[in-house]
Amino acid sequence: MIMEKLIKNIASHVQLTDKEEKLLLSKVNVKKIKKGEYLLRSGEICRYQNFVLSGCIKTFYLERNGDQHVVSFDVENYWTGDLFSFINQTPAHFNVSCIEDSELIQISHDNIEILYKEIPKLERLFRILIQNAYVSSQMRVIDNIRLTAQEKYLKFVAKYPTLENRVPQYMVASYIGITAEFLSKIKRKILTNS
Amino acid sequence: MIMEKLIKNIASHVQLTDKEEKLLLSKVNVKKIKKGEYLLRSGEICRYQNFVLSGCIKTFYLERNGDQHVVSFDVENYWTGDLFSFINQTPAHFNVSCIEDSELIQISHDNIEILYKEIPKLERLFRILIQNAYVSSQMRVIDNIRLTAQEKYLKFVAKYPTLENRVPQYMVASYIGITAEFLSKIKRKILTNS
DNA sequence: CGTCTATTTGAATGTACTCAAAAGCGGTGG
DNA sequence: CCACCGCTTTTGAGTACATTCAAATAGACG
Repeated sequence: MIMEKLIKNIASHVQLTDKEEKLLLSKVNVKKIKKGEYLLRSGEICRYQNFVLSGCIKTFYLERNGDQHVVSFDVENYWTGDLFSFINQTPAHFNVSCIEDSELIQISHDNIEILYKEIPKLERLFRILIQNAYVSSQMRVIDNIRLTAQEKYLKFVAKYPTLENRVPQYMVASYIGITAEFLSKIKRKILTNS
Repeated sequence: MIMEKLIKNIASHVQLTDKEEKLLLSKVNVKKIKKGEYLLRSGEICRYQNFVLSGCIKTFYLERNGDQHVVSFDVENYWTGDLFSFINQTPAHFNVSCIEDSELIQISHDNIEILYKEIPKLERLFRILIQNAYVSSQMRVIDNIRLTAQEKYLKFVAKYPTLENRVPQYMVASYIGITAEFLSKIKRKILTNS
């Protein structure tokens, strides 16, 4: 059944009773979204937290001049959305758009508050999820500072081996914080030197 | 009383009953630490989560060649420690040391698990704290990519106006990810051009 | 097949780094 | 109170890594 992945993902962090599981499932809904469509634009309020069943979602910061900086790529089994906007129901800083046809499970802000009350364990679940995200983000800060562009690229490929072939290169470049042209040169250099 | 700051900090996020407050206070202890001393070295397991009452603590990543990359400066009212190591009781990636004589409130890993059980609201508290930390970390990733060194410096000063005069410049440089020499040049440029 | 977008390439440029040396600054002891 | 020591900050010259811009090439999709 379609909720299987969500249940399994949750079960790896906290144990829910059957009753709790049912309650949870009664408070979520499935959404399909096509490549190119937006889940959220900066300035809007993020109404849903999304669990990715399939496809790929990118979260990015948009500069006034149109430049994009990719914050994250979220694929199967990842959560996505502008967390700060979602929690505080304030205007989002980030944009969230769909780079492959995708299928999501959504939890609305209202429902998540209800769920937190009814199932305190979910508070723990989200603490753990955010904790993990926080720790990688901290590491990303440090890596951005200490690694060269080539090292960042190699680390990206090592960490997300499948993404490399799913995501256009200029987006990968944006994620690691270099220009698309320079990434192209890096790849050539890696190929010729090895 | 010495715990006042902690209680106040917590109260701004969740409401504790008197009984819960007492329980919490019975599970923490105060620690004084002198400038230059370490709270944690990478490879060790982080036993405590620390709330800073006074002083200043830095968390940093140490390279094999001895280079340091400052992850955070934590002053009064901040929490500090290697979160991932603390949560999972695994070897730490970061070092935590004291850059001013400081006073901390510590919660041990064992005690925090007890506290989570007894006072589920604390789960919420830490979720919120980590959430906030995560959101700033995400923004820091983006800012590191999109801003020039000078912009990063100005943003640092705007965000932490008091730190500028408490922390040696080479550590500020490390935090924003540039060399101490270059930060010196930036400051001169700012002074002469304005 | 043609159009639109993504990638590659090269030349010129710029931002930030490295290295080495000098200057500044705070503390300590004679 | 001065002199010296260690550490931090400043300065400059040379260099390197990555960007910008423009043009050519390759790929994807209707």
